Amino acid sequence: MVKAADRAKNPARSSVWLEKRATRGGGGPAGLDRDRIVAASIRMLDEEGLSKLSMRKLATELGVTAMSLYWYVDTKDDILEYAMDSVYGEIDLAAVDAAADWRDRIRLLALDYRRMLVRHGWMSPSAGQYLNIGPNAIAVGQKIHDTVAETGLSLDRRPSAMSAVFQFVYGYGTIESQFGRRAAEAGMSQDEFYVDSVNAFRDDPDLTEQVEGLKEILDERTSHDSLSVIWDRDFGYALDVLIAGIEVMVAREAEAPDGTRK
Amino acid sequence: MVKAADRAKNPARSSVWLEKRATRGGGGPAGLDRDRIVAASIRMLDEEGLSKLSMRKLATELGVTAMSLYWYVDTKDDILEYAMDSVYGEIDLAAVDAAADWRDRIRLLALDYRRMLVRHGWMSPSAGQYLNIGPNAIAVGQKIHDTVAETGLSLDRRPSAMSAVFQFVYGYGTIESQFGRRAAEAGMSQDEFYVDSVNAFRDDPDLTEQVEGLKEILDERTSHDSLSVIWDRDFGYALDVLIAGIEVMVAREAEAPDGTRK
DNA sequence: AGAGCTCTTGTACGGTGTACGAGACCTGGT
DNA sequence: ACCAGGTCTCGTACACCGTACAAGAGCTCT
Repeated sequence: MVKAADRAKNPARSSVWLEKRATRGGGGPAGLDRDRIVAASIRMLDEEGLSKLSMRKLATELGVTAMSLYWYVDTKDDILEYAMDSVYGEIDLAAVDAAADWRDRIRLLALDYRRMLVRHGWMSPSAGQYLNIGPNAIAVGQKIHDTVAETGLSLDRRPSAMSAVFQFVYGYGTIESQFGRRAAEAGMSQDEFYVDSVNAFRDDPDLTEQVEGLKEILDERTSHDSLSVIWDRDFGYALDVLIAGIEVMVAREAEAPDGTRK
Repeated sequence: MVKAADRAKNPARSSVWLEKRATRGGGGPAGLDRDRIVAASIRMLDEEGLSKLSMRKLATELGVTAMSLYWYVDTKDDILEYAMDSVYGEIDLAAVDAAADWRDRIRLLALDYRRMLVRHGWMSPSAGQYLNIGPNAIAVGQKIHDTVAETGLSLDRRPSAMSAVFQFVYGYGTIESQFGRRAAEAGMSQDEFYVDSVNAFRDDPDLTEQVEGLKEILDERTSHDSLSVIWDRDFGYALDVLIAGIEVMVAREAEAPDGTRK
């Protein structure tokens, strides 16, 4: 077991997944174990949000004192890393295998990834902060990697294609989920919250002056469909763009193979 | 002026930019003003990172007590919002206007945006959390919007094209900057840190077993070029994919205009 | 001189993560 | 039966955080 203070001294090894550690078993008086701790954290994170999770509250939820948790875990960050990897397990890799070709596979992966980010609003901020090399996260990465390989793109182009697609999904899911979180905090539906925000904008002379023209677009967008429809549609369109782009790059490589490419 | 407790009661209005507030002037004994506070925060954030910035430390840096800051600002979050918008100002919009066509404009905007995220590692986590509707952020948004309009893409496709490009940049910049931050914390160069991480991977039998094949790719990638070259190249390739994708969508719309599109 | 505004400070409250040491419980060896 | 040693839980304490509140300092205007 590694104390938090020691962990900080060697940040290169600062992921739970890079420490060889014994899983400490849960036969104790309180019936605690790491799985129960992680499951409870996920529940609380989903309900209350990242900033509201504290060791003391989590412990209370489990009928235990804060310091008991430290028997199973070195730091609070560890709990978050475990929780994140557990959530990565929600991505249905079997369904991806069943898809017809790489285009559908990318769409499925992207959609599932996005859903995961939106369902668990604390994931986006956390995912940017930790290494994400737990077993489930790696399985997802591997699947993404294999899928991109199927496109026929040359080896040195694959990482950028992966980036283009999945960093987009990360960014999109982040915005979408933060928007949902804000709406929820304000006690409104997303549509109400959107209208409210646009109005706040319109009431501010400095802002409306600067973005003249933008307001009409905002209005137009929600006049026909609800926000959730728009989120889905925009996401689908963006994936169209990305897939079309990959196809073009593959075709260009076929025309001018290896090195002869300008 | 709005107390933090009151602000929390109405989260829909929870951005500095949506409060009409007087800028309180800095003729006081300590020579403080909001610009000085924001500038100092940015300096400290760049040097020490988001988690290390506290009101007490910031105040000490300015030769003042923590509570003095609250004369100019309602909450710590306000400072972050101001700092973020100030940093958005680093994106050189004039240079974008000088570019030849929308392709170059997108490239320039994307590159500048990415550079900003990497230079200020605290931006990514913060940007996901606040509304980002300060004057500079809005000017950038407007420019992005205008640029996408130039592509000729139909109105309802534009938001998704904007998303595809700039959410990708956000995600990419986030990863790149977090990687840099971790390397710096470990006291290594990025290349050293990368080799070190890959080795940590290789030493872990569970991981290497699972991602068999991945290791070779990782090795191959850094055997020729340094990481910073790879970051640049992958980013450029990904933009190629995105721009090619947009071109395809524009062409498809030209073939099968309005509504006749399946 | 005194009123009033602008700005700064000291003190205090309720929270946080977690280090440390004392104890409770169970198990196996004698 | 006893006790040593591991496994697990807890109480206390420390340093730090954001910030509410009220008292005061300094300046300007009447």
